[in-house]
Amino acid sequence: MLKNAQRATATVGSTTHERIKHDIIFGLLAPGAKLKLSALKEHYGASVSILRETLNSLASEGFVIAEEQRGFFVAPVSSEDIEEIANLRVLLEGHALKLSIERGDADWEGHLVAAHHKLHLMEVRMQAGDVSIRETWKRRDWEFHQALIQACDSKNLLALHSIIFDKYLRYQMLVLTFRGDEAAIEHKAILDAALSRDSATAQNILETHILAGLRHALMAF
Amino acid sequence: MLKNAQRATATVGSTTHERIKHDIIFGLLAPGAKLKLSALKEHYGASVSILRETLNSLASEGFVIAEEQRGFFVAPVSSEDIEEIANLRVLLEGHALKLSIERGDADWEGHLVAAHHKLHLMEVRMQAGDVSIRETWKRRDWEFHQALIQACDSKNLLALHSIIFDKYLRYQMLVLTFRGDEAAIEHKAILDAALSRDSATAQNILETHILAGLRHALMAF
DNA sequence: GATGTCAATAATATATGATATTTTGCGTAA
DNA sequence: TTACGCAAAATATCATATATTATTGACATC
Repeated sequence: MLKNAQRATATVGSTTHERIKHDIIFGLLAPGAKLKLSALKEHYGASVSILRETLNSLASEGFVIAEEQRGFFVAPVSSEDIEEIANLRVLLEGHALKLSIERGDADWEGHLVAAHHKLHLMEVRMQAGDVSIRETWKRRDWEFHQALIQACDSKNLLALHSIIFDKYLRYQMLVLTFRGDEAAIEHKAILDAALSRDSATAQNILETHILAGLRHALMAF
Repeated sequence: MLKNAQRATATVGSTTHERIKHDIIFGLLAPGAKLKLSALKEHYGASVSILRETLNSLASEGFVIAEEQRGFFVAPVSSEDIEEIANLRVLLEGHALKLSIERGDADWEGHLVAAHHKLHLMEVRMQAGDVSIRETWKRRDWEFHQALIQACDSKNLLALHSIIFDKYLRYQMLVLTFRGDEAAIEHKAILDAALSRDSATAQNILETHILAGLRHALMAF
């Protein structure tokens, strides 16, 4: 029988970390907002110790600003910041994509087409106007882009990319934008280029894809 | 009169964070070592709360590994890891260097030549066999590379680079390597290329510089 | 000898209360 | 309005207490 197959990483600390990070990315905690320990304590049901651990972690990742003696704040947003984030995403994801295309095996291709398929299901529903699945859609988007670069063979690169991607995602959620078919078409084009091992084309479309999202977000700023 | 002009960021938390990070980078805390809270408490004279905050932060930066329910460990080292780090440094620092060269003004040039001069003083002493200033030398090296990319105009890029650079530095300190004149010559060449706004050349030499350091470190592994 | 069980021990995870500082808000005086 | 000063609020830090979890070593079984 199963022992503790996949232990559900259920410490209060990690749970709280994920929840607060999620709430920042999805805008439930407004940019610049003061993160008062007492308020968080009540809302998340964790002790001050845990909250301070969490907030310090998130500060290292850049989702929270820790000002000495003054406490914690949700990281502010700005058009300069999103431009930096978008450009960093182009750099990191583009580089990782190239490596991944060069190194990916059959398993990688399999996961990739699967991820794209699941993403596409959501895109169709979004295009049909069903916004109730927005969060799922974004997760599928995240998973697709993740699948693209999974074979880059650099844990460090994947780790940096993950942080940058989440920051980019936050801006997308803040402006509540949906680029309709465009993004879907770009996703498909990237997939095709990746499968035909055309890393230059894949990189180009990816850059277009990211920068188009940037322009879209900037319009709403 | 001066109020608290530059408040010396003297919270126990930030101090401890810096000290532990330093001790990891400079090898005083061995790779893979268990970081027992009680031992750290005694050594650094901070409470468990502070230490856990610190270790969680450092885990986010990747200098510490936090295993749920099992505690904290100094991040292990491996030849794969240093290769990843070196390649990431090429990517990030190269990109930042290009931007910086395109955007830097007279102030940037000024700080750059100053940083190089101070670095060179240390290089001369190292070449003369005075290893007592190794840590200062490395700090000057850090400051020079920092000065090179300072005008890249992207806080996010500088933040990521800083983490990667420190990880690279850790490997250099672990293998206690000194490449003699070579590195000094490369530094000078990068400086010259930067000042003459030749970003392509500067990037090339930088890549050579970093990868040579990588090879040197790998030999000692 | 290898393996498995189980209690004792050690260490971590979490919460809470206490204290020292610092920041912030606000009312008052210049 | 600006400046000053004090009270309230919040943070930073520590010590301690409890619950969980992990590790270890003795002991039994195969």
